[in-house]
Amino acid sequence: MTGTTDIRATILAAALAIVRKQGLGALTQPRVAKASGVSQSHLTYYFPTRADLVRAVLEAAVAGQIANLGSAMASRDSQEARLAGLAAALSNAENTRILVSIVLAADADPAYRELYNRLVTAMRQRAELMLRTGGLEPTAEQVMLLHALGTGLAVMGAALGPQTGRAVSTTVLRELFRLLARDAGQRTPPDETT
Amino acid sequence: MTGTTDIRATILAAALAIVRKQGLGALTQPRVAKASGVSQSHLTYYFPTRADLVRAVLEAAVAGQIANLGSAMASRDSQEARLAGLAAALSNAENTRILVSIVLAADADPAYRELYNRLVTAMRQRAELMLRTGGLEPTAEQVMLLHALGTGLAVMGAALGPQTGRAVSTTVLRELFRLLARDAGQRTPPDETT
DNA sequence: GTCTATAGATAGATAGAC
DNA sequence: GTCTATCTATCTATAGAC
Repeated sequence: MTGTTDIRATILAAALAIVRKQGLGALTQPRVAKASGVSQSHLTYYFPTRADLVRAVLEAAVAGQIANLGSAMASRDSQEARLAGLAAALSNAENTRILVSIVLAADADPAYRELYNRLVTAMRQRAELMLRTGGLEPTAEQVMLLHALGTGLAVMGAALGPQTGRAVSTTVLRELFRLLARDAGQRTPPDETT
Repeated sequence: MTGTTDIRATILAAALAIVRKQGLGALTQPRVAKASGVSQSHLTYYFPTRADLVRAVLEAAVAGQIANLGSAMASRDSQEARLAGLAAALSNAENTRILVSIVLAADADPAYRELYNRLVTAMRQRAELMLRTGGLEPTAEQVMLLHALGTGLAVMGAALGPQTGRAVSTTVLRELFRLLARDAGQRTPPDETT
């Protein structure tokens, strides 16, 4: 586990980059082999079948998404800044390709549902934290709502392109936060300090 | 345009069925040819390249989704019934495969964005109508919010499976409608008539 | 562990007869 | 319009040498 040059990790990184840039459909053995600098048969030495590779890549992808969630939108700043940060993160096409890849895998094979659930759980925790940082005391339903909305905005952003996607995300998220704040009985100051 | 046996339509129907059941990745010329009962080369007579076929299928798919939106959730009934109808529609994996296919196409080739936009526009009109039927006077932002949420719930449903997907959709939609009703200043009676 | 070579399957596309 | 046949490219997987 320690002495090896960790070719396995190199392969996984190359494979992950391919999925992030071109989606799950582009994940083929020849491409990954070339990108990681090993022969194709060597790749199958580490990942005997394509399914093994896909599984390992998506596992790594989920772990990566979860780990990177923290840095994406560091907590303090204004509410408006947090909202913009979230909108920007949701407009990241590469992250969305990972998300969609997992959805495709889970749709084609229910064995991947558990993996998707892992991601959902982490995302919801993140969503809850964000709402709390904004001074709210969200219910479980509201956390699920924000998470589902984020999923939709991310997918839309992939189809609309970053500019339009970001605009839609910002508008929609602002409206949700307004509704949540109003429900909580706490007026959100319209931030007219500029 | 009139005298032909409309093999073209037969081919498109078969191709659409494949996308609905197995996703865009399963849309291959041999499969479509077999399913529609024509030879593969005959298929290419109507659709010279695979790109032509994909384009035609997605165009037809969007037209179909838009046309079927009306029947999916006919307006009157209780608010709770409308909500359940929407949740059920969002949990239809086949519809979601169409949606995801268009997103994948638009992500890979911006030329498909216009097609996606057509779908979004129709869905938003439907969303607005539903909110109005529920007695609300939604703003454009609120319509966008409901649409984006529906997109996210549909995608989640594809990954989670119909049972879980439907449960999540119902819970989340109920919460959004509650927030919207509260914002509008009109209490929604909890429907305790049963 | 790492490679070359290749088998076997499937996909996209074209040629050409009818 | 419709077909058979085929070419080429690409992919998954395996065999076997080093």
